[in-house]
Parts: sequence; C-alpha cells; structure tokens
Amino acid sequence: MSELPPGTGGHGTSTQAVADALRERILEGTFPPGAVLRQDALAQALGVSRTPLRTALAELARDGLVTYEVNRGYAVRAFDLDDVRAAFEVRATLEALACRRAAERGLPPAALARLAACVTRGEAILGKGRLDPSDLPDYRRMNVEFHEAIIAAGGNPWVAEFVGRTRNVPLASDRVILWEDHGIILRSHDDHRRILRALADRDGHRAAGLMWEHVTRAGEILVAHIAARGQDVVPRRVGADATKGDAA
Amino acid sequence: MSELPPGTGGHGTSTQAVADALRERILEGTFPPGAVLRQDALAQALGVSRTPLRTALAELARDGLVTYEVNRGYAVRAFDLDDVRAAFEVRATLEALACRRAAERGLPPAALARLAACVTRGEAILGKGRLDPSDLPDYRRMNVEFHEAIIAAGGNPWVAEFVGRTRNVPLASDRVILWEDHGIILRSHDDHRRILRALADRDGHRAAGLMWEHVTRAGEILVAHIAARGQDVVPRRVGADATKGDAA
DNA sequence: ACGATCAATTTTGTATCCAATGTCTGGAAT
DNA sequence: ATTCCAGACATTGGATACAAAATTGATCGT
Repeated sequence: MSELPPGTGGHGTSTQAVADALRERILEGTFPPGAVLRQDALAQALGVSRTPLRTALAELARDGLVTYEVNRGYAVRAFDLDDVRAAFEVRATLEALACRRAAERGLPPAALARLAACVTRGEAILGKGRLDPSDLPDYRRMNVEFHEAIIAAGGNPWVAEFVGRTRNVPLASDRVILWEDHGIILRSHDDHRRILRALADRDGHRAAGLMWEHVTRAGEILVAHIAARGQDVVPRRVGADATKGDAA
Repeated sequence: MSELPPGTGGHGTSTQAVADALRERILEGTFPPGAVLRQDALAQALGVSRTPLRTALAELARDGLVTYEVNRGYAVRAFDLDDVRAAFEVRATLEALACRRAAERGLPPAALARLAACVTRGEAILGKGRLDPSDLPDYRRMNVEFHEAIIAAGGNPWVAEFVGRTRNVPLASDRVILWEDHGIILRSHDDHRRILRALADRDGHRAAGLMWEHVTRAGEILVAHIAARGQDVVPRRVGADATKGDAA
C-alpha cells in the first residue's frame, strides 16, 4: 500500500526513513497491536529492499514498539493501560529529577528566556478563553518544547533518552488529544507558570514537586480518557508535525 | 583475531551472538572508546558476513554503546565520569521508585523469601571476616539478584528496562570491582538487610530512601575509584558469567 | 473420525554483489 | 610554501540471491 514519501526523513539513509515511517504508522495505529510484520510484504509496500527494513525493525524492537522472536519475525507490541500508567510513573519521576537538578544548578538566562517564551506563547493561545482546534498543534509544540528544555537543562542525558522512550508508547504519545476540558488545560498551563518560577528561584524541591504532580495528573487524565473509550481505542493522529525523534 | 565461539549465545541466530560478543568486548574494554568499527574487518574477524554484523551494530547503537553517523560508520562510544554520575543518578532514582512501589503493594511471600535468601547468602560469604576473591562472582550474582528481584517486584517494566540500560555503561558496569574495602561492603550489605526489612514492613518511604542512598553511595565510590585511577582506565572483567541481558 | 506424520510452501536469516558516498593523496596554481 | 581542487581508493548502504527453519496443509494410519 502506502509508498514511502520521496524525501522522507531527510536523514539520507533509507533505513532511518523506513524506521520513522514504521514508527509513525505504529503510533498512528495503522498497524494494530499484535499484527505480524511480514518482511517481504512490508519491504515491497515501502518500496525498499528487505535489508534496510530489517535494520529498521531491529531498531524498533530495541525501542520496544515491536516484539521479536527468532525465526518467527516481528509483531507490533500490544500495550495495555498498565503499561501506560507505568510509563507515566517513570516519566513523572524522571522529569521531576530533571527539574530538581535544573533548578539546583540554575538555568542559563537563555534557557530561562526560552521557557518564558513558551509560557507567553501558551498564554496567547489560551487567552481566547477557549482552545481553538487550529491552535492545538501549536500548543502541543509549545508543551513539548517546554518539557524538553527543562530536561535538557537538567543535564542528564539518560533522563532525556528515557523520557523520550516513554513518549513512544502508542497510547501515551503526545499526539493524543486529551485537552478537551478547558479547565484542565488552564490548570496545566498554570503548572508551567509555577514551574518556571520555581526554576527561576532555584527552588529544586518545589520545582520537582510541581513537575511530578503535573506529569502524574496528565497521566491520570489520559488513562481515564482511554479507559472511558474502551481498551481497543487507538489514538487519533492530530497534526502533521513529526515528533522530534531524539530529545536534545 | 578472536573467532566467534561455536555455539555462542545459544540464541540460535548469529546476529544475536554477534551482538552479545560485541557488547561483551566493548564492556570488557577490548575495543577502546572512540575506536572505529570497520564492518568488513569485524565481520571477517568474527567469522560472519556483514549482514548480521550490521544488524548487531544497529542494535548496539540503539543501546547507546556505539555511535553512528550515516556513511561514516560505527564507533565505540566514549563515556566520561559525568556519564557515569548521571547513570547512577537515574539508577538511584528509578530503583528507589521500584522499592517504594514494591513496598506499597506488598511483596508476595516467594519474593520476600528470595530476598531473604540473598541476604543469607551474603551473610555466609561475608561471615569469614573478609571477602575472598573466589567468592566475588558469587557475591556479585547475589547482589544483582537482590536488586533485580526488587525491581521486578516493583511491577514497572520500564524501570527494569531502563535500569538495565544504565548497567550497560562500560565504566558503570557491575563487573567492575570496587569492593576492596571490607567496611564498604559490610555497610552495603547492611543496607540490603534494612531494605529487606522495610519491604517486609511495607514501609515504602523508608525502603525508597534506603535504596536511593545505597545506589547513590555505590556510584560515588565507583566514581572516586575511577577518578583515582585516571580517566582512561578500562574496567577489568571479573567473572565468566554473562550479564542477564533483559531484566525481567 | 481423529490423530499423527510428512511434505510443500511460506518466511526468516545469511552471504554475495553492486552502487553511492566519504576520505585521502597528489598535483597544480596562487 | 601553502592552499585548493581533482581523481583514485576505501568504506558504507542497499539489493538480490540462496539456504535453513517454521508453519500449514494434506495424507495416511489407527
């Protein structure tokens, strides 16, 4: 079916393009959980040979998006609500850690300015009193940037990598809309504001606590949302923006 | 140079065997940090084709043990002391989390018995008043089992995986000997004893605190050890046991 | 009729081969 | 003498072809 877009990824190597395309499709839900990935068929569908496909599959297997059994091939991994809960637990813990460390070392002015800009951007979007659907991609970008900037400021590369991995869980992906209730999103944005202040004050304890609560609550809401819709619901894709792959 | 042992890995597929062999050699220090890994030469040395080697290299790259640049190949990643410090920081945080959760849910009797057995084994080894070098592999196995059992009891698969990853950092690997001072090891074992008690008492706060301190201190000692010997020191390999790969 | 065994087909894993890209060396021009 | 460019070499990335393993189906036996 769907061919591989011509200049996909732009990473130069087609292995990366294939990996990105597959990641996309899995996160998007095109490949349902448990689906076996036939190498020959997939390679033909993507317009490449089996060699890069195989490498890409190995990469996704390491990412935990697909499972692998020798001589039995690859299959899309199925995630359940417990996996999502666990992912958010780890994420809350690690982001809180990053927050604490960032606050303790003190953020460079440039980083503070970046965070402040994020908050301002969010204010502009939310100021309308309602979150316009067309603003949603922008808001999500801002949100991701805010979190990534803090993680980067935390200075622990492992945190960045592991948090990035938890974002690759299909159901827990950032691309899921859960911001329908304006009250929730307002509170979330207020969290950002307070986190920024705690960081500026170099109050590690407070910053960590706020971030932990912030992420934990987001997870709770997401889990409730998924549970309400039924287990087999697949997240809808929203924007056309690609995830930034490796967190800086 | 060194051929691939005949039935290596036993995983059936030679890709896994190659991956394990390379991982081993990198952690062992045979391939110094920064060394470029020529595919053709390596494949010939290991007695396999370039195809499985490339797959294995891709896997190691996702593991973070080697770096990769398109059209420029793979190279052994260089870790510095900051990486080790960061790894232990994450590990302490995550293992503390696992400890808290394990204590809160309450461990099944079987798990408690396993942990108690570990403590008893340690007592037997340490009872001699000195750590016999011949007992060291046993002690290390016990230590690994103790930590892994708790992580498993924590019930968060992500924690298990991420902690396992931090163990793949060459300098921070478990295989490094740092238990030369008997006082240190005695204290470490006492930590185990107290952690077990806190778990049995379902005191999550205490268990987490103990574990955090336990791991953090181990990291400090290791870092000091490495720093004292100079940056370019490569960890010596100790036993002949393979790391258990994926943590349960 | 049900089960087991065997064979054929499908699918994965590996090796070899070709193309594309990066690097290095040598020379020429400034 | 130094720097820049060009061509050859080496190394990586991808594709095709081949072998081994597994799953499926059918057939034979009980």
